[in-house]
Amino acid sequence: MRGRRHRWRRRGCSRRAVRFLEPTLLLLLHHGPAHGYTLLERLGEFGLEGLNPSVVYRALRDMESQGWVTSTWDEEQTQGPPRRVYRLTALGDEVLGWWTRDLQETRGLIEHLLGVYRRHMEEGEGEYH
Amino acid sequence: MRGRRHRWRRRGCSRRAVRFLEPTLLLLLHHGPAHGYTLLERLGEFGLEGLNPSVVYRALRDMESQGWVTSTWDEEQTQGPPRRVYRLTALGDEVLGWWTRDLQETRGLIEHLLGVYRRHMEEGEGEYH
DNA sequence: TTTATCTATTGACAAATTGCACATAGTGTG
DNA sequence: CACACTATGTGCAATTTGTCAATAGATAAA
Repeated sequence: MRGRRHRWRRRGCSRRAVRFLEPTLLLLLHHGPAHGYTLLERLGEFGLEGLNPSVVYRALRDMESQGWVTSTWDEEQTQGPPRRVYRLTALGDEVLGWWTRDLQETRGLIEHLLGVYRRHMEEGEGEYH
Repeated sequence: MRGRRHRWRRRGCSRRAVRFLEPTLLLLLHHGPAHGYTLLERLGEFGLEGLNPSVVYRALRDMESQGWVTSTWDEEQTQGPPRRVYRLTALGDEVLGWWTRDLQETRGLIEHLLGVYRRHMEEGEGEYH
């Protein structure tokens, strides 16, 4: 039992974050092509701030190896090294569709859980109220 | 890139399931004490059917080591080996409260994601529509 | 009375995921 | 040149998850 759990709130970002990383990246790219760094910054709008950059870049590379996105080196010079531009593929668009259905299901599960909890509280059921 | 992803739908239950295992178990115990095996069976009501028993028992033991639940051997004889009865502790009750707040946040994130997606579709924004 | 079957729980190990620290690299600033 | 900032990538340790098999009692079938 060497320290399982009780650390998952301290180490890095919340576990929830990583779960939503992929669909969020797909959604951002659904809006239009973007650089990895830009995506990284925009994650905050979706409650995924503070993720370690490697996690995000790795996710992008993985998504590319799945054929959900493609990347090319950006031609334009900026203040820094060359950047990759990521672009959603038709497959990636499909995957995003699948993800939205999955998220709707997940939302349903959460509703159900919260609903049961609320009912416990209202009806004074069980032992802890 | 040795097989990262593209397998997470095939291996075992969905990744989502495990994420919700802990709060669901707490919620079930919030209703009243129960045996591990019973909990295992009731998980289906929360969309967590098909989980490997070891995963569930392990979660219970972990939760016990955190002090969220306690367990005792059931005195009554049944058709089988002795069973543990799990019982929510006051701490576990608090944790459940924390979890419900976390789930509400998560629900918010999902709403936001789905909302942005819907808007993309309606406004014909971006490239894939 | 051996064998199988169902209920329950646990242990050990393999496989996958995640976090972190650091490496690389170009550009601008003092 | 030293330093800071933008950008991306690598490697490995730590953690989590999945699977398989072991144990074990009771009961039914052969």
